[in-house]
Amino acid sequence: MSNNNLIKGSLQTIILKLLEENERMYGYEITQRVKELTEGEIKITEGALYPALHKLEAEGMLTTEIQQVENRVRKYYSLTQDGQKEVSAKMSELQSFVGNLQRILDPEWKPGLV
Amino acid sequence: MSNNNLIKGSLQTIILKLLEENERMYGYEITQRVKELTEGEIKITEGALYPALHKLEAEGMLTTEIQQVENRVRKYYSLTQDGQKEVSAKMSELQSFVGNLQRILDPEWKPGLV
DNA sequence: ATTACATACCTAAGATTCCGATGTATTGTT
DNA sequence: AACAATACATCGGAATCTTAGGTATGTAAT
Repeated sequence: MSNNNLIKGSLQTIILKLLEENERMYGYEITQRVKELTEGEIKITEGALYPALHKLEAEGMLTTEIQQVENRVRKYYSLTQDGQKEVSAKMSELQSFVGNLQRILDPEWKPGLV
Repeated sequence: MSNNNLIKGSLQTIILKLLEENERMYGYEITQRVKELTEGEIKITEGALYPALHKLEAEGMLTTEIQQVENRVRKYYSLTQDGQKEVSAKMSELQSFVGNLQRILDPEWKPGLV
């Protein structure tokens, strides 16, 4: 669902961060939230999302609980303790990377500006 | 040379932008410049750089000229006209992506802040 | 009635992109 | 003599995403 090939590597961080803020979310909800927040500019494809969720679960970052909602099955994901630690790690990794990117691409750039 | 798996997708932009600022650079020089600018935090691996350069050349974004410097062969790359257009395109793509990322990851964020 | 869209899950093949290892060759340092 | 730095390159493998498909329910439009 995304025209952008830049998400690579940051999808996990996005998932973890959204779950930090929302306690529990299901897959489809995540795709919609991202679409909302970016006004349709970033669309998480299902082919990327579900494997990523399964991987994070296998790594012990997430737990799931399945719930029936109006004849529809929903699989809710939430952070484990390890997952909560991982959010901070992944976030500072990403912020530092974005900072470095600015230093490369924008010689005028100083921390404090976009 | 990189501990970061987040470069994915932005390496081309980095190459193009550096060449916009420097007119002509050779491969090794690019790795060193990036290392300098990020204080060693981002290291472009040769296994990533050279294929990327060759691809950009094949796509007509870059031209090369080989030069002998103190018994060492250097392959200088510079932007073609298409390459110059591509820099702007790739840059605004990346900036917009970073903006969207901030909107997802930092609900407090407003354009104008990191 | 059928099509289409939204909700909700999933997988599999293929492409892309990067990393790590390895190779060649020269020069300078220890 | 061995190692680090400069400078190019390729190849196998890993990781990650896209495209396309599949299943299933409910609702709105034609």
